[in-house]
Amino acid sequence: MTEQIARNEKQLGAILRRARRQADLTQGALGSRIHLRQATVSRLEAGEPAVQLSTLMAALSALDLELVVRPRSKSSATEIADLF
Amino acid sequence: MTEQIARNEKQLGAILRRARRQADLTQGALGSRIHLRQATVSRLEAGEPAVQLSTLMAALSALDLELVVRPRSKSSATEIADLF
DNA sequence: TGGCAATATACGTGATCGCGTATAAGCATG
DNA sequence: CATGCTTATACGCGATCACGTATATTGCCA
Repeated sequence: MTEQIARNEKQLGAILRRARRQADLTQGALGSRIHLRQATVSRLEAGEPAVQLSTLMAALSALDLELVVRPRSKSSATEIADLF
Repeated sequence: MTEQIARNEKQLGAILRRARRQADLTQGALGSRIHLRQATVSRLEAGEPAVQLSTLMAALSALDLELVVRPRSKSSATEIADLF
């Protein structure tokens, strides 16, 4: 299961939340590792669209995760449309 | 080669630029698909850390790409350190 | 059920977003 | 070269970031 797909911010947030819990960290603990407030981690995990890229990358880094970009696999409905 | 790893904003930007060119799109063309200005696409591809997550996801979507989050493979040097 | 840790949300602040618009700098191809 | 297309950068603007700090809400387990 160690490979999770994210096509929007919410999915990404959910993945991060799972990973953080698996690492047995609180939002505060993760935040202090990467110099971000607990509140900011909360927003990231909530999937708010306007969080900054640096916030995401820092969290990934602290959780020892990496990002892979690849062509969409099966294209399961809801394309660009559901972004608006 | 259809699977590229990004551990920071710059790598991510570079991947997006390659993908866009491969799709034979200009920044302006991509931007208009996702309702973002050419200048914003430029910042994204430049790897500026403060662009928003929504900008990234929209671009991925328009390029028919998806994001995969997974444990870091080989851990090739430069960890959290190079974020600061 | 009570109490504590964890998470979500709030306020004011300075910085920076993406916007529209515009232009400068880079590049190719003729 | 020169011309046109592409990309980078600039201005002012309203919105929203992450910040520090603080509190409300939630969840869990004794």
